Amino acid sequence: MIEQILTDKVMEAVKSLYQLDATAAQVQLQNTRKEFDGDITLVVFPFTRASRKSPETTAAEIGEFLKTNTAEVGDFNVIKGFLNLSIKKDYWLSFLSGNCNADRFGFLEKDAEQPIIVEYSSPNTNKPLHLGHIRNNLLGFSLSRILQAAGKNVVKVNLVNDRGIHICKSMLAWERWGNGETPESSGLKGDHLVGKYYVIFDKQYKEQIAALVSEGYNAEDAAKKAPLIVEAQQILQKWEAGDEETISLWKKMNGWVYEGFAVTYKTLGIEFDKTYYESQTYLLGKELVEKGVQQGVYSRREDGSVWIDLSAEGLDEKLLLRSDGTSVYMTQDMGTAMQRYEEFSPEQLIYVVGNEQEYHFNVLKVVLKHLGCAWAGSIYHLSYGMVELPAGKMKSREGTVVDADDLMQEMFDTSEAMARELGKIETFDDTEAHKLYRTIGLGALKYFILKVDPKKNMLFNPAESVDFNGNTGPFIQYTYARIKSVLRKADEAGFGVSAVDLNSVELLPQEKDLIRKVHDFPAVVLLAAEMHSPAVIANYAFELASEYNRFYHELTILKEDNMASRGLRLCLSQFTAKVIANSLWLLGIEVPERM
RNA sequence: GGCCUCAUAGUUCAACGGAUAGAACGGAAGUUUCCUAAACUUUAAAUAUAGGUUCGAUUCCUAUUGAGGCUACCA
Repeated sequence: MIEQILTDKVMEAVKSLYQLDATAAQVQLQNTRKEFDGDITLVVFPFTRASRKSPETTAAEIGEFLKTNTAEVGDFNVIKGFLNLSIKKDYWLSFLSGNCNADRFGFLEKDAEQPIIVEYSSPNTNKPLHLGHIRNNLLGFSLSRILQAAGKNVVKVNLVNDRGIHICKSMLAWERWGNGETPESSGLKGDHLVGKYYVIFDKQYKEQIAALVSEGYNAEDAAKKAPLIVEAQQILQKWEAGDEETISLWKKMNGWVYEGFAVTYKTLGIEFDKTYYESQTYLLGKELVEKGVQQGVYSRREDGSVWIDLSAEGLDEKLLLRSDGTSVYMTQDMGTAMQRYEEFSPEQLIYVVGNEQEYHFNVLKVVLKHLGCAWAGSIYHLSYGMVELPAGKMKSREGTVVDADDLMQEMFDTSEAMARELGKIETFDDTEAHKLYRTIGLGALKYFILKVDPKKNMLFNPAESVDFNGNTGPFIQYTYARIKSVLRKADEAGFGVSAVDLNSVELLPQEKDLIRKVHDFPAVVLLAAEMHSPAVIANYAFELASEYNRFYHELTILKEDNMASRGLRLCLSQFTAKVIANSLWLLGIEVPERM
């Protein structure tokens, strides 16, 4: 890539001109702004100290050096401290003809055996997935693909929270009010059925609390004393004691939930390499805590509970083991992290978890560090913000959550209505049309969520997301489909996508811009991987599609009578289509061959 | 109270410390009915406030204001 060549040359230039050993980071290259001449701009301010000359002079000297010593640099101009370099047409054209048939353009071959573990999804088994989980799942899955494309060996893991008081609540409510209802008998998806009883529990529980409060209890005591919660806790104790009946009900209901989740995951198009269950990991970590106590880095109180004082790190005191010797969330996470370290010795351990747990992960890292685990530094919490709706905030207790299955169905319906209205599906048979709705609806949903910087809270507007215009998934998919259509027509007309004849072809400024855009793709993938952000890819994909749309049309391509020029345009179209498809693949979005 | 994150056009989003802060949707004005398209062109419109750091700040630091989150022997 040209950036690498220039970086090396610039370092050579400042060495030769000013005896400065510059680092690659000091060489700041950026795309030249449209209003100036040139393709790539070097910011020369970092070198003025060594040159002891004005920015303009320094830039001119470096520019002269590059022009004489770099084959690719055709010319240069200087504006203030910015050195604008023009890259020769030949470079762009040979890049284009050399890569336009490479299917995996922009993707690096696997360069490391040491894996990166990405944990995401991690659902509770007491209720169906909702919009917040969708952001989690999309981020985790997309990030995994981006890291893969950047040459990493990625292991996608899911840690299912299948035990605890929450599932006991559903179990209790089902036993009491369920009348043996099953997914088959009710026609409900398993996870929805179990979620229904979780809601019933919550409602009844609230009523009990209210009753107790009216009898004079304060709210806190009432919440602890309500018979339902006491019973649920008894069920949890029975579960921990291995009571057969309890375990059997637990297995049955979790089984329903897994069937339901499998459907949701499949529809959403995400998958895992490995699934862990907390029922099998929740005891891990205790021996780590004991070890810490012996080493004197954690302290045991009189009541037997174990704590760590992190006030030196700006955090609080944190409980690691309860007085009755049972573990807490932190204990488990210490254990599972250690387990993964031992199993994979990963380069990085990424947790895709909402930002409300930032504190938890900060503590986790510090606690492990105190224990002497140097690898604690490889833990990365990909923290993401909440998803809000135009209607307002989602609160699971107030029933304003958006269910994942319902939302996806709504997206499919909307995309169908949209496609019908635009008359897009007249030539499609039912199966094709059905598939198209799903591709578009899902593309809209995924793109809308992934285009936003993960760390920011975001607002999800379903209607806006399926728009065929604007910064949306369907717009990009549509651009892809149109390019494919042009290529088909060209093929029918016998034009073909031939190699570009470098000597005779003229390159319009817009065409060069488009080539540059495509040329940037590999760098964009690396940046996205480094920043752990699919949003980088999403925004790039939109820019590329816009760039193509702004200038290229079927008419300009097919009605061009200059053979070389038409060949160039077809070649560039094909290349653009591939890069769009690759970008969308990184986001987990499918491309339709026609729409 | 303490800690963390965020704050950019009317709205939803961009901008490794770099040039005149980009788009999209929606406004306004105009040209069109030719491509798989109500499209195209033009236009108005924003860095919460006050300081600081430096060649240069939306970006880094400090304070203030506002929004959200965390601050459980829940997970």
